[in-house]
Amino acid sequence: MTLFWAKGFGAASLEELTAVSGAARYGLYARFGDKRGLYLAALAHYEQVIVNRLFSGVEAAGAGARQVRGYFDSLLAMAASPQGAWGCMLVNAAVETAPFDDAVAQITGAYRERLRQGFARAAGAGRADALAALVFGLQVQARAGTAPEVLAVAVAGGL
Amino acid sequence: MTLFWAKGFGAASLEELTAVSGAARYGLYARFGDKRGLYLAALAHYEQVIVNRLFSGVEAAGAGARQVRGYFDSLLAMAASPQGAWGCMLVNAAVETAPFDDAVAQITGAYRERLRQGFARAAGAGRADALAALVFGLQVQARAGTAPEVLAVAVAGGL
DNA sequence: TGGGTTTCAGAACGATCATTCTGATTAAAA
DNA sequence: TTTTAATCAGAATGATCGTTCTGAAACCCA
Repeated sequence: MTLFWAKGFGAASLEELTAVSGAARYGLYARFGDKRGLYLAALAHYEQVIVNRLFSGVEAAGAGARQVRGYFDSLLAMAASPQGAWGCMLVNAAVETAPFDDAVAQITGAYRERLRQGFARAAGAGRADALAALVFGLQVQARAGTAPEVLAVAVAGGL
Repeated sequence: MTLFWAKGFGAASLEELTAVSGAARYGLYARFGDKRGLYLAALAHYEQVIVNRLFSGVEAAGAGARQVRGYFDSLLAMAASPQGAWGCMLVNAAVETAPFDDAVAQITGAYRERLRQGFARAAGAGRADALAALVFGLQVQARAGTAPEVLAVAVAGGL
């Protein structure tokens, strides 16, 4: 998951994937079928581990503006961490692979819908789509190297 | 430019590039050096042709909320056109190539700064960064297949 | 301690990639 | 008309890609 997150689907080679995972080519193909199957599993794992950790506060019962602000703070903190230069694996997938792979497009679409519903309950239906778009825009910029302080200004102006 | 826009840098092969452009491999290498040089030229051409056409209204002297709204309307109209599924070539470059190529990172960073300055003058400094992030988020979603009507809701809630 | 299953490391394979090279063809300059 | 420079189409090259194959090693269960 980490290698696909950092380099994307196309630029992550099987040689690197085996080196990083410690598994042999044989094992990866036996378990996931092919490179695409491994990538889909990595996407699911990302949503389960990373997205759940950051976004479940917004989705909790009774969440409101305080939880939304906390989520964006977590996003900014992550952008300032070493992983910040990787952006969001699901946003990267939306750009690189979703246009050519329906399964990926469905995953990234479901992610967008998850964000929208969480924001709709915590911040109001009128702001939900705009906040989801803000999240996507922030994470593209984080991957492209925009400084976290600049992203913080965007959050302050967009919340 | 069109092929790089639609498929990205890695997935656009020299065979397709020669077929689409009508030029021979020899000619492309004589004029642009290598595939990356051709890609950088395509990025510059995109900014000069597409971005100038859509965004110069916001950058014009005396522009205000009316021009900003017109720009986002143009974005939505483009998302509904056949090219809408390609998103924005500069946003795609920010995700796919900027993390691994300093020249591309500088181009996408300059694009972000151009958006920010235009919005700062036409909509106020406090909203500029948030509007730039909104643009990025919209174009990621357009490429991933989000329906234009949904994007319109995000614009209405974010302006 | 054995027998069967799984996973290992790495070679082999065919395909595709970016890049370079090679005459043939075109077009402008003399 | 002759010469020179540029571009053509396409083959050759070396590297890398995803995928498959091959014995050897490791592990689980009886």
